[in-house]
Amino acid sequence: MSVDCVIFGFDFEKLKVLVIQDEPNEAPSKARFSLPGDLIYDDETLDQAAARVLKELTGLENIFLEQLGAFSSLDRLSKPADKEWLIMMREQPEMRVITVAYFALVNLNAFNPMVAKFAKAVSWKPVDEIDSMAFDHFDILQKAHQQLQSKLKIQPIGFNLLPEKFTLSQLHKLDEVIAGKELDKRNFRRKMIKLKIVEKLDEKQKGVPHKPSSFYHFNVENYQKLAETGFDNFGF
Amino acid sequence: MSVDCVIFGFDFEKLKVLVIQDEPNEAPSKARFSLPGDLIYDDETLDQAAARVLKELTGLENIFLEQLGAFSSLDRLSKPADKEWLIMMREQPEMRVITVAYFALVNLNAFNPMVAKFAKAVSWKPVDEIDSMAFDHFDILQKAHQQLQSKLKIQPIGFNLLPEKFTLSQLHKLDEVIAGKELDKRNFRRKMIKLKIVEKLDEKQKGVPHKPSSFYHFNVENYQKLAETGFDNFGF
DNA sequence: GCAAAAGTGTTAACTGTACACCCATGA
DNA sequence: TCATGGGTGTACAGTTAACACTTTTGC
Repeated sequence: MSVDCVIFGFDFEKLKVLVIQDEPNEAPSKARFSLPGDLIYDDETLDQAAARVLKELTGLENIFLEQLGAFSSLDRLSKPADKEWLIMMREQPEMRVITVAYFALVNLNAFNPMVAKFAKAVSWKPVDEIDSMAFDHFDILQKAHQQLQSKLKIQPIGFNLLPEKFTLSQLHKLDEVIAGKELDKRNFRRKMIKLKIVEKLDEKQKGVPHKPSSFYHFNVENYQKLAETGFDNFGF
Repeated sequence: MSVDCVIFGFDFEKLKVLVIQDEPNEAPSKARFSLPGDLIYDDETLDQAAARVLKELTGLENIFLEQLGAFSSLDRLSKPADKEWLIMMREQPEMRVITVAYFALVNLNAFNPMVAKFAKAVSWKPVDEIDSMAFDHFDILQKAHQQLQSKLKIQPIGFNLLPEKFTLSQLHKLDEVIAGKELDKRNFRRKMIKLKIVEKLDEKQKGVPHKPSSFYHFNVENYQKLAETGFDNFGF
């Protein structure tokens, strides 16, 4: 039994995910990527195990972290590279493994991933540039991506991916990237402001070669209120 | 590792769930109820294990069956009755168990539950009359109930709980029971008909002491089409 | 002054919601 | 003829969606 974490981040351009390159010395073209994860200890819950993996890797705690579901692939030995890795790393390489996947949303500007106990190269990869991963991790990533998309239609969870202060353009761009389509700028702003989940700060961008944007922050109180009633009027 | 199934049914009055009474000879007031489940075999996926439990218990296949998530309670020995049961039934009573829960929607009029290998009393109980269960099964039931409610806001999955032919009043009642609130009759009918997910049949109720209702059936084709676009205009 | 992104209003179409009465049947 | 649940239309309010120009800044 293991947990794997799909950790999403946003660099104001693309949606990214934290991946581990199993053999850091390989050429990147031949590299084999997997999701960070670990076996579950006997004395911890699944949520605790996922939070532990997240903390060991990023140093972050109290982050948006939600269970995605359990995955049971019966063909862990079907890819030669997977088989090799299992023989190297595990006492019982053929043993059946069921993994419980979590997905996390973090502000990727706030920290540098730590290699820590993983002894592997950790990096942010754009989600749309990944087309295969170790074991069933690609399936898990796709499911996590879908979940993120459909969740965003119901709840404005995007702010978990942004710094405390952000501009409406950044939020707008983020929602477009996740939704995978253009969203009308004026309608988007109107909606966020009407729902009162963002509040304007007395601070503007500096040093930008265009009209500086105001910074905003999330109003957690109003957000909670809306969360209770189910965000009936949210969605694009 | 085990799977547990929350099997919902609808008797045109209340939402019910299939439960197992662990000691059939106990007085019902002292009875201890649990969700049907089983350990997972080495050569099957989680989905297969859940489908097997459902089939063994009900004889039904190709039923709406969806994973709810993995649950890991650390305190399986905290209720005395649970402890007793584990000592009787399991070789390693103290062993950590993680369970993957599924929820299923069935037409409860279409079959009689089989006791089969469970050797326990199986029965339908109204969801709103259950306030405790064995292990963490009450938590699982509540989560399943929530999931059903929030899913119904997005997708008209209700028909899985009805016979092939049904009246719009039955569908209306079902959605009210799941949503837990009244839904305007005219608006409800309009919506279902406009979405074209139901089709009127040339058949009416007989022998009822009031104006007989037309039977309808689901149009699976239109339903699929809507499912692809995400049921943007569904919801109460 | 020019390039680049910020910021702002209006209109038309549609969707949601509230509401009350007649109809067909069995007893 | 009465009790029961089936079945229908309309009007108002709110929401969505489409669309283009002015503003502020650094260079």
